[in-house]
Amino acid sequence: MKKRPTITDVAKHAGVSKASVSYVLNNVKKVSQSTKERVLLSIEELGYEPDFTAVSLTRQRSQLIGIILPLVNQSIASVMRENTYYNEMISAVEQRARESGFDLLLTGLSRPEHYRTWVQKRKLDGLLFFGLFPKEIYDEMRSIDVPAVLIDTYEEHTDRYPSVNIEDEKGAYLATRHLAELGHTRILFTGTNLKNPVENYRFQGYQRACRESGIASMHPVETFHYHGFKSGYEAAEKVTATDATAVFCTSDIIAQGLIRALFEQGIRVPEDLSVAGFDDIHSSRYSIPSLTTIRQQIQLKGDAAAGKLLEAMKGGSPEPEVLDVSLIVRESTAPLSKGSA
Amino acid sequence: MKKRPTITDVAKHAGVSKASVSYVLNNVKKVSQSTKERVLLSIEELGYEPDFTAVSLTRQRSQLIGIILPLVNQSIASVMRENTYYNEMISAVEQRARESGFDLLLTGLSRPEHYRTWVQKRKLDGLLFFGLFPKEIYDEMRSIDVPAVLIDTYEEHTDRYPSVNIEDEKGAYLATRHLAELGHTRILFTGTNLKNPVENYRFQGYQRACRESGIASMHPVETFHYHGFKSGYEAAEKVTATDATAVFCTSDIIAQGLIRALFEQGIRVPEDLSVAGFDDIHSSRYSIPSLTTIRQQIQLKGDAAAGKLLEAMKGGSPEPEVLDVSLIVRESTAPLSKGSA
DNA sequence: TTGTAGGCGTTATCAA
DNA sequence: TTGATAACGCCTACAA
Repeated sequence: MKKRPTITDVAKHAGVSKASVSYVLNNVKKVSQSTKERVLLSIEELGYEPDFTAVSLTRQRSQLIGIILPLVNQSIASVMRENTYYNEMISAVEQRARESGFDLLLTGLSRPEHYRTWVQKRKLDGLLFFGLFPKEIYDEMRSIDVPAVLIDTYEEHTDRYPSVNIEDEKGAYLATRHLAELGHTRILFTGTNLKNPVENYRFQGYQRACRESGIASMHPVETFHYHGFKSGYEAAEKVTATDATAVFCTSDIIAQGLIRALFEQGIRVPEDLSVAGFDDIHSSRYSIPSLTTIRQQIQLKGDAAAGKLLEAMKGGSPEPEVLDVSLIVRESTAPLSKGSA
Repeated sequence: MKKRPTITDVAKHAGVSKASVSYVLNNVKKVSQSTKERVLLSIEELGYEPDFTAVSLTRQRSQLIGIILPLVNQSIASVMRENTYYNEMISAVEQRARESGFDLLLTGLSRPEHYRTWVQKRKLDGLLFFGLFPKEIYDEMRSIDVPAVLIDTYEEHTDRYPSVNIEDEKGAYLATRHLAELGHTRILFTGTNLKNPVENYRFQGYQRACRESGIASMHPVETFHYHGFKSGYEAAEKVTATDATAVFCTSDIIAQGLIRALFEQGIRVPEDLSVAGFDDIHSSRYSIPSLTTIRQQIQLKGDAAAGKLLEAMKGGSPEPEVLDVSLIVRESTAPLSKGSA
């Protein structure tokens, strides 16, 4: 394998100095038209491409964007292997990043105190946080002031870092109201953990809808697992122990797991129990029954996050963004029927 | 933000030369116990961590592993957002890589001719190919001899690069035989494209099972799409146009899409039509009906691929590996009944 | 065993 | 407008 040409080769070939080549490369400074042409020609002829590792060293930046995913059991597996929510977002980010000349570094770091050095060692240009992390991590990041964008994160971090969120409260409100309008008066809220602000807002939306509909909120079911099938599957027990005729789940994947468990118990959805989800991940249109859910435009969200990060990396101060959501009615919800549980 | 310490700082702090620090860092050469201790102490005190970009430049390698995903419509989205097959594997790879001090670079490159420079610019240490790519890409990679491991790839590339595959032929055979044993005599094969060796082997397995069962193979249905719900959903038309009473699909995601389409047409699975899939992705245990399928241990596959790559990067020559598969019988297949289509 | 110095490929400073 | 040349942070002969 012949070595690839360096800037020195180009300089020689064009009969100019390395500096000049660098100038035209980064079109900085004025370069005479003639040398510029000569340099460009040499670059073309030699098939030269700048070496990122060298550029990284001098520029102190890497053209790399780090994606921070939640770790469950020392692995991002739980988060990637069932719920395509993250994957849909990552793919959107990847495309946007690639178009702008950035590559994506994927990781779930194990220990918070490692983040900082990781970012520094790699000289990451920007970070995308998918979800909420321990507070100390944000502090670490701030101390090395690396641009970052937070997705699905509320709290005080947001006013320091740009964020992309959705109308969580509204989404849950819409779903719950939909169920109420179908005649349900015993509507259950099922989530993973109300300590998470995202879910908490959704719970508030649920409560508001109940209030406005003149029905009583029920004690929420929390699974204390991540958003996966199993979480919903195992929640079934708690769900069936109530007299609810309708359930709002804070994610589609939980809803799907729940529906599966109900199916095994002979409880029909929606005939016996209506179930609504949240996210509108891809599979929800294809599941049986297809899922009534709150659509958040996941790809748009990823794209927006990537866009804001690119802007922040250029020195801008992008505004936080809150994307709208909408109710998608499919097969998993139905009017309250006489025979309901 | 205070600058992070460099090797020079450590050297000063310890009262030795940069070289000595480097020596203990890479424990190369003999270093006296005393200086070694002093250096380690300084490293500890200063919280020093080597800068990867600098190391990359001198060592000519990056501690980075590139993941090459198929691009559909200029995006890896299609491949990541529905079928968790890839995601399950990526997460396994990520964990293994992280444990060994490597980070993952995620990408779907648009143009084959870009791969080479991409790998070189980033000084990637190794590549993981998920699926089959245009031949020219392998040639490019060979020309810069970067270690790589191919997943789900047959053909002559395999004898140059280590590969991880599964018993594709056997898997399809098992599934088809299962359907035949249930009494089905009109069994349909549905895949995306028989030109892909993986699918072709599966077709051969299908044919063998038919032969051994004394039933006629049917003309295969090809969707000519990637493995997604839509692919299966749209295949329904072709499927129902036949007199098949059972269908073997080359992926779970296709099977799920197909089942959904059948559901909409009032065709019950498995009562009216048995459907078997391939992969055993996570959702297949939770779908309704749950899917009879061929299990490939996806995480194991990813882990094996990562392991081989790590070995190859150390200069080893890992053997190709073919993982076993097994039949998982669930709800989507049933004995042929009188009333079947 | 330890230190000096050159090099990795670019960018950036400063003269010329 | 251009060209030396010194960083950037680390590794590694080669010397000492």
